[in-house]
Amino acid sequence: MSERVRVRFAPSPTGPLHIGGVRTALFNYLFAKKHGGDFILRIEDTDQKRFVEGAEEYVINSLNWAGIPHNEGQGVGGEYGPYKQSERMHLYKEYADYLLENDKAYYAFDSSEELTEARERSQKEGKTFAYDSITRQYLKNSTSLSADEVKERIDNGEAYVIRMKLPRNEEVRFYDEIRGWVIVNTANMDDKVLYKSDGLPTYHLANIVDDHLMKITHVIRGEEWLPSAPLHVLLYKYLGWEDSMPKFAHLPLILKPDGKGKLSKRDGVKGGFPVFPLEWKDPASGEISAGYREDGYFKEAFVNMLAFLGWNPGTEQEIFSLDELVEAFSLDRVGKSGAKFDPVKTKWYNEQFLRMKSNEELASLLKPLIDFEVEDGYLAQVSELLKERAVFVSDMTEDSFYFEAPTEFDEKTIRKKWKENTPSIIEAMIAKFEGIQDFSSENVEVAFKQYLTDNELGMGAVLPNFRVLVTGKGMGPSMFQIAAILGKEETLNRLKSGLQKFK
RNA sequence: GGCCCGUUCGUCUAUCGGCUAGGACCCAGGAUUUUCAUUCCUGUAAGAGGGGUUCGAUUCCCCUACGGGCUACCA
Repeated sequence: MSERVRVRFAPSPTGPLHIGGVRTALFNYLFAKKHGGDFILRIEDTDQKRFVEGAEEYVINSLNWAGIPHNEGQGVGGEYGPYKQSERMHLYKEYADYLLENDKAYYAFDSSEELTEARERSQKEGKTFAYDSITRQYLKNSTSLSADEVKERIDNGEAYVIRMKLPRNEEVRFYDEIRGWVIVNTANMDDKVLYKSDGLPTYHLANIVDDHLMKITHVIRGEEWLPSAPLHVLLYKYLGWEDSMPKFAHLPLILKPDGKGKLSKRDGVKGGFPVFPLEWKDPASGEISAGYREDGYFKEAFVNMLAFLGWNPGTEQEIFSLDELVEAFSLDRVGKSGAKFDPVKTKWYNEQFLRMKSNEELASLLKPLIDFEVEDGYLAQVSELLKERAVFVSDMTEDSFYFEAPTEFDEKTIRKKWKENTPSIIEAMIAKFEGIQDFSSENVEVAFKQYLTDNELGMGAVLPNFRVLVTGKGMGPSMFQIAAILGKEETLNRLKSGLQKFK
């Protein structure tokens, strides 16, 4: 019997979650659902200096909006709580002590200033400073100091950190579900701080302890964590949890659309696209960052787009519902290389989803955006006409002629098409339309074309004028459909009053 | 600088040793349309470079180049 899949998304509340984070959450969600497992949200707030008000709520709201809610964790509870590290602080110390007792960790008394100084000194010599198996011999810690002195310093209340004690030269290897075997030698790693002098654990310790306690089976996170994965593997080993160590999968990064580097907030303002799922107002500066939701993107399009950043189904299908993504998802179809973000393709996804919506649904989305009182049925008809030419629902509000008679008329059309005999043609047209009982687009079209052939007129001479009188525009959807939607009375009224203007 | 990861059309990607290198976005052209859009068709465009291994390498190995990540008492 295989154990139940449990994955977690563990952001740190240091600001709004950006789309890279949402993608990580999405892949965790898809993986969990695919295997009938749990998707847990844990808040990693061990660094109180970087805490940002509202960030935690933002994460939860984002997941909910995207339709990928966690079924356990912060905000929803569960058996393994609490799910916020600041509320779990009492848990971590015993593991640090265990490491200390087993000679896998040690106390260090060096101040940040001393370490900074050491780094600068090394840099001048063209070397990189690392607190490791060699340098710790010369620094102030429990491996270099006598037991008495260590005890004295601690008893005196001197500030200290607890560092992990790495072996001098040992190969650490682990299998990454996406990248295969990754091998690093401890000679290239350093003695990471496990416990800070403020008495709080660092990410490294808290993360491993929590993943273990919460019975996490797969750690799916961004590639930026790959370098510290060996350290985590070692921690599992030293804590005696090797057998239940989760599997690792490091996702490729989302890169800037142009140029190089990780996608950042700046790229969004520069390229005119959101990098956050939801609009975010920075509590300190008051600065507002655009969000996909507020910019009019459908969550389905947003999720579909994110899924295809670094993953693909191996088929030619590109449009997926969330359920289909769950069904199709697998870690071995996740790519290894970073993906440049493409805001143009994101719009394309939105366009696709907009077209799949029913006229009724579009009507209900359109309703709050317009200033006119109209019936839902009427809006649905308008939606039918506009959905093929819109990317966002808001694009459908641009033409107001569906709701009120035009007050301005396209000059170019008037100039080029309005001829001496036009008024008489339109008048005859009106008369022809008066006779239509059922003012359907088909009937209007038949009547219109009938009139043209009877009078040996071409479409191009009459239709643009028909259009401009009724809509004010020089181009747009089928005039027969527009006329049918507006109805006989409104169409004729517009024709008549338009005629007065240009007679 | 050191360590790690990566490298197929401009972009996202398919290919798990047999390729005339496929799809999508974008762009261009054509057809349809009163017009715009849609739709349909067509086109442009790729395996970083060099060595191996092999009957055969985009696919496997090595080197170089390039890109990225990490290098905090941040996550």
